[in-house]
Amino acid sequence: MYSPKEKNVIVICGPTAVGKTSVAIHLAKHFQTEIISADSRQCFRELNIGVARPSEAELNTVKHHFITSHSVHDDVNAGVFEIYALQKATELFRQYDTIIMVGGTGLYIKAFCEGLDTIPAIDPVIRNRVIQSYEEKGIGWLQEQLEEKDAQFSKEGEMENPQRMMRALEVVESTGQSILSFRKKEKITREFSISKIGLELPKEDLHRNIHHRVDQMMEAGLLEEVKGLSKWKDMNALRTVGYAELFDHLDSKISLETAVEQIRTNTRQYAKRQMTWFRKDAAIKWFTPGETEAMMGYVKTGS
RNA sequence: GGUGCGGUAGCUCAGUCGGUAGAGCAAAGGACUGAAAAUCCUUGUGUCGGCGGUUCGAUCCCGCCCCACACCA
Repeated sequence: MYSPKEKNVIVICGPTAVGKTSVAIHLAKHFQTEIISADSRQCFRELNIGVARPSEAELNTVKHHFITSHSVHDDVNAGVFEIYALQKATELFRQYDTIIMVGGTGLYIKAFCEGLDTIPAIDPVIRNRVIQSYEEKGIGWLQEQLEEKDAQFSKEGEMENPQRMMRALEVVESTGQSILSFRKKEKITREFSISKIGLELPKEDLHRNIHHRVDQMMEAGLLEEVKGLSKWKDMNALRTVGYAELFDHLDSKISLETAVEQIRTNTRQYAKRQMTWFRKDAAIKWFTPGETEAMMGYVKTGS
């Protein structure tokens, strides 16, 4: 279709509250192009204040994709994102040579850039049965099941991590094979080139941004928004920093003050996990959010 | 002023029938291929409030003092 050099994706990643949105918009304007978000929460239209979505004004300046594109009732995950984003990229490349991807969800970015190994779709009945059994019987049950059905995983897998174990179990139960046998770990080479830009700030500055943004969210009416979403609080999409803590407050488990303090803490911890993920990606070229000129130079010359 | 209960890791606390102490949370580091703003792993020396006393040895017992809280005046 097109040679690798012709089409380029600029990926902008980094921890929450580092300033990705404005950098992405700056670059998108410069290249007169559009943005694909790689954020596992901003895609939900029911979530607003708490996910720090770009403002209306920003969204009007540059067209964004995977923003308010899904409902919390939809099945959204890394695999869904890979397909969605690849399709969108193909579509956009008919019109643009360069497009921007921006977000903090490392796994989604990885899925887009390198692809996920194909694992057969899981029957929802099996999936729900696994989840329910775990909730009733606990991690010991998962360990027993895996030891019995997936010797490889029980030896090499994370046998203390319920989420990974449930996934491993649902895969053996529906395919008869270990999830590890599907993991070829082959990197798919895309038909476009990819430049990765990482944004980072000194920890104190990032923390200040985070605390400031939490205050702003509360002033903007986060509590009211969360109240309106109470009926969905057990859904995965609502297991989100800023929402989970306020649900606890609305359930009278913790004071409002404590909830806000926990939002701050959990956001800091989230940012730290994001940095752990991105730091190990040697392809990322790191900048400070203010160094947009240098970023542009890097994108154009590759150095 | 009196009585009571406390003062132990950044925070909340447990504990040592006297042989210098440990959990949760936080913090730091890490992992992570369909829940990823999720999930999980590793890391705990701190004048055990201060000063004396008893003792081979005190954070633990005794005395005094300081601080906090509660109640009584």
